[in-house]
Amino acid sequence: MSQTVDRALSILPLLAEGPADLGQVADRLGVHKSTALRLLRTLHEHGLVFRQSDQRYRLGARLFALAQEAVENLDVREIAHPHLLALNEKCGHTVHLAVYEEQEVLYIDKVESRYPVRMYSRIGKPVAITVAAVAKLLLADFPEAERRAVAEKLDYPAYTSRSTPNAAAFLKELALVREQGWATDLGGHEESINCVGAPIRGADGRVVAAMSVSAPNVVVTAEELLRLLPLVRRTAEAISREYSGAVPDARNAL
Amino acid sequence: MSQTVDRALSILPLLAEGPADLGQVADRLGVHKSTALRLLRTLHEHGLVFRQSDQRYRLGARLFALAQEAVENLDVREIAHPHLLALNEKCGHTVHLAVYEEQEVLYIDKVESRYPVRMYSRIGKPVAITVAAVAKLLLADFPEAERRAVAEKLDYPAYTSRSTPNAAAFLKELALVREQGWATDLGGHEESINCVGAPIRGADGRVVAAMSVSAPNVVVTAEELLRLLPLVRRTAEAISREYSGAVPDARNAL
DNA sequence: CGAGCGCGTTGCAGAATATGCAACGTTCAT
DNA sequence: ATGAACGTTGCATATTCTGCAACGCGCTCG
Repeated sequence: MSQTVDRALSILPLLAEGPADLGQVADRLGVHKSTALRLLRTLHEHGLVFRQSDQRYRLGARLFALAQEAVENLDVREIAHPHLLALNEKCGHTVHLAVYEEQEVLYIDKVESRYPVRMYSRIGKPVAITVAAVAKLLLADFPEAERRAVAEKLDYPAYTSRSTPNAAAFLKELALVREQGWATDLGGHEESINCVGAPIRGADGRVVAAMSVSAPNVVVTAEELLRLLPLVRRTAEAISREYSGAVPDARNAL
Repeated sequence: MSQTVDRALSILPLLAEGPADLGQVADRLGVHKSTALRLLRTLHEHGLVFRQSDQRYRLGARLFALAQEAVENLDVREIAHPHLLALNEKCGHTVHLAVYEEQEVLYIDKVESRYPVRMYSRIGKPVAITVAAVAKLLLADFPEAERRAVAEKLDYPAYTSRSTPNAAAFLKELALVREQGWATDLGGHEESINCVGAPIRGADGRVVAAMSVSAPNVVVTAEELLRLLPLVRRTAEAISREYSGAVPDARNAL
């Protein structure tokens, strides 16, 4: 829509391929050298482009700073909330959103079940980290060494007979979760409550949050709850997409 | 230099602070809404800006993709080389550049000593990982858990009486290196050779490479070599700056 | 239920802005 | 020393962007 800006922005992917000098930029843009120079200057003033010692242009630090700042100021909860509401509309059960922070997994959002029987949980409250589906999802994304380190430091309270008993079992479960891309908690925290969860990923593919649907046995059986898995995963993926900033569509030169 | 582009680019840091709607963007830019709309559209076409479900604008995925691609296509060696040459000019000793890759530390560049007595090393050759200054610098930047995991898997050959003897000593040394921001190897690999090294960091502060100056005892004593430390560190910092894409200068609106 | 408000969007005419040209200055290699 | 390659500048032209005003849409409030 705006030719000048369009041209200027076209320089960025071009430089992402590697450093280039003025002539190369001008050629690939199909404009006069002087035009390319002025565009590069403007990009330079904004720090998006940088001139290395051999005079060639490169993408600059501000680009990274921007990306970083944007990520920091991103609020998963804000983005996820409407999706969680929609999911709750469809299935009626309690929906949770959780993140990992300072050795803990915390609920940061919750949509209450529309059934009379509700489960106990509170936003801001640490999750039972060894059994909760959301905790497994968040920890499963850690690099192997950290996973081991964390698993060994944890306590393994026997909430129920199905709670994760020890570090070895936990690590095995994490490996499974990591591979399949979703997690469950079948009566591991409270005998009568089951959960299915899926991860929410950032633009770099790393897990930034996890969501789950929970319901007591008296409302739906574990099998029925598992049937919601595709829906849960699709919701998580929708949130991931929006959180990451959508898909980059086909680029057309010039 | 180019008003239109200037305005368009000014939108980016603005959105980095958090999502904003058309009116807010127009206000903060000091332009008419229709102008802001067209600029945002152009940014949108390039994927730098994204429209979330509540209609507000946010920084888009392409920004992250660009930053990532730029990093991948960055060649530390290419950027570092002139600096290494300059350092060699000043001190005359052998200068090394190394990176960590696949469980190994590899020399990727070297400027030979101008003294007749040279040390043996070859570009592409794995470094003695438990003793070399560059190896310590690279590993010291790892998160604690990974550091432990790596340290425990290593062998600790006794090249000399001053070689790192075991994992515990190595981890202690890494902690020191991490804190002080530089490293040495005083006769740990070959009895008569000393090194001082400093880390090269990317825009995010993480260590991407390490450089060192090495010299045999017969040319300079360890004390004399250590006197070069400030010079080595300054060189490493200069490379870091250029590798990161320079400093973002003060922003002036409009 | 209807009016009013806020917000995003479009077409248009005027004017500011970007463009290409040609010429100059430097640096580097021959 | 000479030439080529590259980045850089001033300027006149016209292309491109801008602001305005009006429209459409969805919401809220009366």
